[in-house]
Amino acid sequence: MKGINEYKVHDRMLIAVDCIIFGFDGKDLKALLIKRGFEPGLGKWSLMGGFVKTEESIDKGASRILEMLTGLTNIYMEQLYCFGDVDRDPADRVVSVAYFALIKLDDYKPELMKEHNAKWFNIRHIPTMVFDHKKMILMAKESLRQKVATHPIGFELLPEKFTLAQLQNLYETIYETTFDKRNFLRKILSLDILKKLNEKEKLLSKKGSFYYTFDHNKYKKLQREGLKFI
Amino acid sequence: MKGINEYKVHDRMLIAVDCIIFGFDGKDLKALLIKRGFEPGLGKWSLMGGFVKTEESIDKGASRILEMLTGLTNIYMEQLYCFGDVDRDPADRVVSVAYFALIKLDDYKPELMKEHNAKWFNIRHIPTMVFDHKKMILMAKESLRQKVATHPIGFELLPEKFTLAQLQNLYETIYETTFDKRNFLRKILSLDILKKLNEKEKLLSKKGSFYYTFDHNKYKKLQREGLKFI
DNA sequence: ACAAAAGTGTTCACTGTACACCCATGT
DNA sequence: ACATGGGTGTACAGTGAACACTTTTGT
Repeated sequence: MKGINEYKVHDRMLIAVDCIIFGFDGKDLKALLIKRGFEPGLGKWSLMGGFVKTEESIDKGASRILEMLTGLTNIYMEQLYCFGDVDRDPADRVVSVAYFALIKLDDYKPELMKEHNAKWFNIRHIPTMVFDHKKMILMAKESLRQKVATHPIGFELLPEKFTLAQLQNLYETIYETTFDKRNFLRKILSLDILKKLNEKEKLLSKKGSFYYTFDHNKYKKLQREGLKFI
Repeated sequence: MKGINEYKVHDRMLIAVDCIIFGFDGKDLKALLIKRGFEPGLGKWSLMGGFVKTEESIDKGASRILEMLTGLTNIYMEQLYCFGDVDRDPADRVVSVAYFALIKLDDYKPELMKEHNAKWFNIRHIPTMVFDHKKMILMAKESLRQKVATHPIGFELLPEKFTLAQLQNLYETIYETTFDKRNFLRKILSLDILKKLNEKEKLLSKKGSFYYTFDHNKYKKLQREGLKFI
């Protein structure tokens, strides 16, 4: 029978993490891409990524890389898929575990954008990308749709205070469709996770629209249990 | 700017594949486990697994390992999740990509069962397992539920010809619930993927119940598009 | 004749969807 | 006064869920 040294004869590979970072500017769903600064693929658009270290878990690696590149911690992040084709990176055998993250777009500072050659791209107009990164983005987009239909994670993309119109806009953008205002409102309110604030946003209309925020406790409960959202 | 040698300084790890193999015996949903033949974890129950080679994709590795251990090819198989905790395998840093597979239980031969020290376990009574394999099984079970609700993959677990009672049994087992016979039938038939055969299974009842099979074309279409099944 | 599983329809509640007008306010 | 986006209710159709009796046939 094989012993512990059995492990020694097997191949070792590089493990990378690539992050699909979604943001929402009130109108469009966007992904944060960087211009790759080294070969292979120098100068091409790329997801933010990096290699996992032996002494850290992949989840931890993903958080580290996200923080390193965005300065953000405590971000909603979820493993998407493990991409393991042999030639996905021409330079070496690299297995990449893709994660998608949802951030409040305003949290990402212009300084960091410059420093990393980063740019927000409308999710509907993603440029040519290095390796299989475009495939990752498409899969992430689909996965986001699925997840958002059953879990109240959409709020991760919105500022703390938001109007109902912004919320509806977000969902319409994610699903590339439109919803009836009244039906959408009824559905959202029936979840009982929104709190109406005594404060109005007055930029877009004369009348002003109330800000809402969400109830963290109920929100977490729903996040665990799932629901039928859309 | 970093060059291609940038890759060289990063850590390399072992990549394993572990397979959660589901089967259905007409009454219970089962998982195929093996008794581990080497350290670490010698003698403990384990998923079927193995290491991925540099010259094969992870998907290919999963197929290879499944075939090696079961003799089966052309199996429905899907990537579940990538498990990357540092200490999940005490012997070395091993990243494991878990896949779940659905097989027709009768296809798995008794000879192979012996050869690999394999045994079918009721999914509701999984024994203590090596490493994080139990977590994998639980996740796979949940994932199967999700998938089966929106894709017609349940048939992968049934023989070519099956009765409506068997089909309903399968779904009841997966969801650990019961369905009303008439409502279930109506739903299934409305999908329009079943073909009624002119043949009865006569073992369970005097009257006998018709065998059904499924329409491969419509089935594939639904598999791609998804549906609301349960 | 009877036991045992197969097969078959209808009713009701609920959920989702379609749809249009008044309100508040800044200019 | 009017233009702009904000806010609100109702009616109808479709879907999902509950529910029980007849049929077939081997023993």
